[in-house]
Amino acid sequence: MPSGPTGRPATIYDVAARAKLSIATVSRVLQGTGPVSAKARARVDQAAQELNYVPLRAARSLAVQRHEAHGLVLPDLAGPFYGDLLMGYERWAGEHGQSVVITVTHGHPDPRRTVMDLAGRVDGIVVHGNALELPAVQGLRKAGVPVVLIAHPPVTGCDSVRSESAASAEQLTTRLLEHGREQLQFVGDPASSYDVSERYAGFAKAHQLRGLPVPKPLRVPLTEEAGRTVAEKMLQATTRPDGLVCANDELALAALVTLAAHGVEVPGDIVVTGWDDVMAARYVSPGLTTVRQPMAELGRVAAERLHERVTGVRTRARNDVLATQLVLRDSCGTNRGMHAVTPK
Amino acid sequence: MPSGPTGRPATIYDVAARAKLSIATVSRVLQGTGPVSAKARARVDQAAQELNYVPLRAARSLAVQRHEAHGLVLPDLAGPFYGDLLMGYERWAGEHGQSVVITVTHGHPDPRRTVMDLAGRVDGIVVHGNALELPAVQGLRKAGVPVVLIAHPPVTGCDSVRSESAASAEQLTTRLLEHGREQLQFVGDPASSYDVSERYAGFAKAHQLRGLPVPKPLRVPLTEEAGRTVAEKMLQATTRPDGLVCANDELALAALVTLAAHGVEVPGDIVVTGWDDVMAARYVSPGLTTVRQPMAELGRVAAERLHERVTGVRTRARNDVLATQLVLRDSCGTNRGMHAVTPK
DNA sequence: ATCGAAACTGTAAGCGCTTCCACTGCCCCC
DNA sequence: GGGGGCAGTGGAAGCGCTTACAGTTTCGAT
Repeated sequence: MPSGPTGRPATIYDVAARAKLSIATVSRVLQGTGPVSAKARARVDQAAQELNYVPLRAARSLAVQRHEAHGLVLPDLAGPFYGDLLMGYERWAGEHGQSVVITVTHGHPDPRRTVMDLAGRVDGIVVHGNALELPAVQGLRKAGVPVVLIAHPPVTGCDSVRSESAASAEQLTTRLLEHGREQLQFVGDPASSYDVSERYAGFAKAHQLRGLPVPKPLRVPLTEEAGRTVAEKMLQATTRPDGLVCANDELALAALVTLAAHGVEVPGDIVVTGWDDVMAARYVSPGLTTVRQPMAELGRVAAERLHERVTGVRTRARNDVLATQLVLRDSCGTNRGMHAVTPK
Repeated sequence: MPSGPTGRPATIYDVAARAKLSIATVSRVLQGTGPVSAKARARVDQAAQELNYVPLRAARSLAVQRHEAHGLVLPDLAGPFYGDLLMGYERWAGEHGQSVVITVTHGHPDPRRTVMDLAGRVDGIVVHGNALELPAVQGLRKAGVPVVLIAHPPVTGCDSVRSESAASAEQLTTRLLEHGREQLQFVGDPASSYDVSERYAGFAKAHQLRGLPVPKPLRVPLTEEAGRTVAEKMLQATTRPDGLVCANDELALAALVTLAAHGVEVPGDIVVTGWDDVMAARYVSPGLTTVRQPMAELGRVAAERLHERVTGVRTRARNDVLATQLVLRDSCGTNRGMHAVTPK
């Protein structure tokens, strides 16, 4: 079944022999390079077809000194975002003839071994900020690997792509304050990622600009469980904030339903906002006000930047910041009439 | 920055020269094969370190005649779904030293070019049933590529891994019928995928076993939009089913909220069930009864099967079927006490 | 001392592909 | 009718790594 005269997969030599041509000509036909007669082309195509010939990419990579592949290092794949990111990435890469090799760090932020192995089989690497420690990234740079960072503050020698966070967070916070909220609580640990720190920064700035004291963040992980716990603690406390600005939707959703289940009115007694616009945000009631990031676009741009680096069409570092979109729903209590954005 | 005396990345020759040893010894140190003196090991490690040496995988692949990489072909990456699958896959693969190269077909089910290119850079390929047409799969087999199918009926020469569907669907349907529903409607096109056809088969069987006529399926795509449309049509119809067995959660959620928004009681007037247990299923009210598939496990098993094939430790085809889990919530109206139940 | 085995190291032959260079005809133009 | 150009083709040299195989040391045992 494997084909090839010897039982092993057919090589370019087998094709050449069968077509009664040299391997040089076979290569030219298959790659569409150089001048080849129609006759030769036909013979090669047929021979390749008959032998089920599949060129060995490793051999080509070795010869052309390029892998035509991108590496992508992600922290995780849970939730819809990374899927969307990956999708945007893969689409662009595929359209430009680049394979994508993916590695997930699963909370192990310095998998030297794995990442170096990756580096050996791709032309460049895109790293999500939450996936790798800085030293690991610098290690890649030192090895001469082009690197693009996603959701990470700029690093010299690397490109970066992220979505705008601080301004959106500020805008959202300001809106809540202007609608009479006076005791907002930021939920989520700013130290857990660059994105979250930016969101908190925007939250803080909104307070500062209005001369208000900046509330300390509630440093919890960005999980549903934490959201539930936070809400339960609040239910028992004597004093309670009148608004929760959560670092992501998981946190917000869990807090929202936990509060509601115990008779707290949302948005009446307390408003809740999230970040990411996951599907559940529009199915919960009240609908969750949140901020949507262009994940697929983030992936697409990252792929493009890396390719520019790999091909050398650009050498100056570039830092892209993509716009986010505030999605107003009922949980923030400021959504009178028209939604600023089409939900879904 | 690239390292290497020439400015290009360092090769094994550079390391050997620097360590004053032969490339053979360097290779042995780096791969941990063969006997090497402690002195040599130290010299090599240091030289490699100083040169930021990263072995070129293509050269190794060529020499060892193996890529140590798996290909994964998915139809899409939207939703939480494929992300979990990919995560389970990548985790197993990573732990076993295999890289994962991913390709998404985006509704183009016979991307010969792309898939053959993939075949040239991996040791075997896992294909999700919705991603590729049968001929494309057979093409891979003819080229001698080990293939594992996910969510696809068995094909000779390929292994397959899927989750159980028919029995769960039958169980779910039976439950609804036993609780007095008499006019169930299956929503979703059984022709759209093997999984869905199985779900409909279970739905049908439940009716047959009770001597009831089998309702025809409502052949719509598995999207939120379709769910909304279906619900809107029902609102206008003079006669209406008293239960919707939807092929996935998107469909079910959209239908559920659309009906509810127009005053139809769920589960009072009509019950609704989905499939997949997406996050929104537990945030919508009433909670959506659905069936959970072990996506990560599906990925893990697929990776393992492929590896067995690649390494040749198993040659007989194997077809795995993984258990699903019925998740009862309020939308089906039969939920006394909210328990998750494991079918058979 | 001597020998043999064991431990270590080096030489060189590939792995399958691309591509530079040289070569052969052939057509066209002066 | 002879030269210049060019389309088409083949020969052969790598690309960077692994791995027989052969060679060199180093020992411990005789």
